[in-house]
Amino acid sequence: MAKKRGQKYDKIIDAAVKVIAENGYHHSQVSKIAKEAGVADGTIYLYFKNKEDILISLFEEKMGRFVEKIQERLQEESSVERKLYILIEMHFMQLEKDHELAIVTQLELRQSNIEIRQRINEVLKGYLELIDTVLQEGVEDGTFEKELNLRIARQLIFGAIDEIVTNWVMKDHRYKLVPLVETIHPLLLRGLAK
Amino acid sequence: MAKKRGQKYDKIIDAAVKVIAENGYHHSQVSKIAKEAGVADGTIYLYFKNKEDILISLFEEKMGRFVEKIQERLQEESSVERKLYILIEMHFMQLEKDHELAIVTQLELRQSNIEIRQRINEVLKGYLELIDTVLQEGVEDGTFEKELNLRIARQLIFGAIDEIVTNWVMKDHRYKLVPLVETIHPLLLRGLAK
Amino acid sequence: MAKKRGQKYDKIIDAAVKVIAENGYHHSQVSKIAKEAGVADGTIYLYFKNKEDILISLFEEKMGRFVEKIQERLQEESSVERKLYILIEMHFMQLEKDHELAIVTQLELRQSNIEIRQRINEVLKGYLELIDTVLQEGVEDGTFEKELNLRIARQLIFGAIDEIVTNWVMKDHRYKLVPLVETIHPLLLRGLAK
Amino acid sequence: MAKKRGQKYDKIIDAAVKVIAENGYHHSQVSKIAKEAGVADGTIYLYFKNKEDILISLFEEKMGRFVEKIQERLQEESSVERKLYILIEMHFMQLEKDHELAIVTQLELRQSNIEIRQRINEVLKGYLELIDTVLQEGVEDGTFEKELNLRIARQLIFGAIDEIVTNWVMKDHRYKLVPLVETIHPLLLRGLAK
DNA sequence: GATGAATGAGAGTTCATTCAT
DNA sequence: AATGAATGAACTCTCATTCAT
Repeated sequence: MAKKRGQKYDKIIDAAVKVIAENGYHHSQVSKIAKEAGVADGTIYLYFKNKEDILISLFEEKMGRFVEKIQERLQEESSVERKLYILIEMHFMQLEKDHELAIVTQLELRQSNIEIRQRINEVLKGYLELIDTVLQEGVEDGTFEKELNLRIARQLIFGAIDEIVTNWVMKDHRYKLVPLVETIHPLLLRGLAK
Repeated sequence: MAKKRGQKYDKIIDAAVKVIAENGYHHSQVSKIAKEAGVADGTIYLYFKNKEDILISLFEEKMGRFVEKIQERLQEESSVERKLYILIEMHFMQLEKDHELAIVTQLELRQSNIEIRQRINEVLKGYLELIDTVLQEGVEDGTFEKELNLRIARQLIFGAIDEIVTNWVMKDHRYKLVPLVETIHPLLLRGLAK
Repeated sequence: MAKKRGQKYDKIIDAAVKVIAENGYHHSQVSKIAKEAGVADGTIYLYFKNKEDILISLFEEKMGRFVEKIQERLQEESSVERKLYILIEMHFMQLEKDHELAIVTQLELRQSNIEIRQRINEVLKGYLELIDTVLQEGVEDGTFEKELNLRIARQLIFGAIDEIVTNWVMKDHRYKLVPLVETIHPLLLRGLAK
Repeated sequence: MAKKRGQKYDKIIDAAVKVIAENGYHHSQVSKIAKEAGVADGTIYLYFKNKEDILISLFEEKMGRFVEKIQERLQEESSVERKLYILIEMHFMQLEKDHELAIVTQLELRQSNIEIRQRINEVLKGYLELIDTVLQEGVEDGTFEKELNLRIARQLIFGAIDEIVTNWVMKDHRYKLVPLVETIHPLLLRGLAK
């Protein structure tokens, strides 16, 4: 049971994203996901322990790669200002290129119960640590204040980015997300004041 | 039916906050709320159209007053910098003085389905407009950039504050929230960069 | 929940006996029992904790009265030999007058899982103690051997009576059960040997 | 298909006994039996028509030999009294030397549905006929009453022995079973009365 | 107004059996 | 002969809402 990876494993994950994006979290029955994946209901349980496990795996798979990619890309940059820029840009890019995934992560998965959300937070930790690394580097090289409160700054950045993406999703992706990096990056960097 | 106000109306709202804070959104059945409020299950439906209506009304009642209070207080201040400070401080204060309400608004109510959350967003609009007013004033008096993107700036501020509160709730209110205004306010105002 | 007694409580118990007797233990869904009782599926759960609870309550109700009745009747007799006769006769009578109940207790309920059967054994203890009382009395007044092994004698009597009833049920009640008391009573009393 | 005998055939039967004894009837899935037998799930169906067939075959194999052995042994005895003694003693011995089999035949297999139990009864007929033979012989040689009701006497004997074994199994084989023959044999022979 | 007993739709999961390899 | 991945039917229980009293 639960052989992670495999053709069907991926099929089921992708079906789950599609079904949840289209029907909403609470109307996404296992049988609907199975049908979309082109497998029998029971087959789901050869690859996942239960329904929760699908959702958590979905997040781990998709967001795990998400964090990895950003991390790799950040290493190519040297200045902290650019790193922050790239971090935001890639965050926006990844979600803009997969509207269904954006709906699932920004809206639907947040309706799940607390256990699932705690597991999701575990995955997010990797992302938050990425932010921390950038901040720390900025403090060390003098780009940021020596007394910068890392935890609060991290929450500020994540909260702002996340809110912007959520608004974009709730407005049905009616505008381009990536260009907003030009607006939010200087705001985070220099603040609101002139 | 649904006569807003009345002794029982308030009792039910308060019972809902308590029950949801203690049991979590998904374990807060109507019957549990009725029991906590000291009324019969059926009585709930004399004051609320359905369960959704309780949650939305709860948010409207509690956050409506929340916004009003901030608004009143803001008028006493003249500088835009101070207004932003007060806005954050009062936001933190209101939630810190009612832990149960904080749990409900930051964690539990977000598990509700999209329809409810859209209604909740309606209520939040009042708050967001408050932010907008401050921002606009800042642009006009030259405190903020002339080209400041209002919408993005508003999302930045709200996202940051909200994320900080949510983290505080998820850490079981183990530290003081209000003092964080001293950290977040300058960050929002001046940005991360030196 | 689980208010023992009440018009519907009895209706559901009786419906369960009928449905199980007619369809067999494994084809007696809660919905079938509810339909037979003329109530909604959910109503079952106002009176019983779960399906198991129906079966256990069924046994307790029916067999509880069964034991009580025999006990009362035994007090009217003075000789131990008569008491044994009456015990068997009433056992046979009670089951012969309710064929459906006989099917349920002799065949269907024995297919239930071990937890239920252990609860059933608890109820049976009352009956076995009744046998013990008669045996003890017989030992004391000299009707039975002074060295009579009570436990084994009790198992002998119960096993024999139970097997005879089960055979009668499996033969579709095609013959009269009560008259068999004339055959089994002397066998138990005097043994097989001349 | 279903070629009775063969190395794997026996392996599967033995695995079934072990798995059922350890996990209980309702937790003994075909896949568990296959695993214990060291074969693939599908292989089971090369030797048995379906799951029912395993259980019935199990009973036939084990109890078939059981009856044969008793029959052979009985021919060595001449007196009817001794034959009855040997019958009970061997019944107890066979089950006492294989605790797992005893659990399966006395407790677990009785949870199967009526069709299986009727097939089991078919197998038991051979045993009951053995009892009948002894009884008949006893009637003919004057050891037992001329008017002895064979059917009832047979049920009495079988019911008593079976109940004693079942009690022994349910008490986790905490006492010796075979010595009880000394107690039950005279009771059956001479009855309870002095 | 207030009650609370009754309703009934809805979904996750197991497992005996099959069949392509 | 042997495998084991895949199948899909089947059922208990919860809980928002109603309505007779």
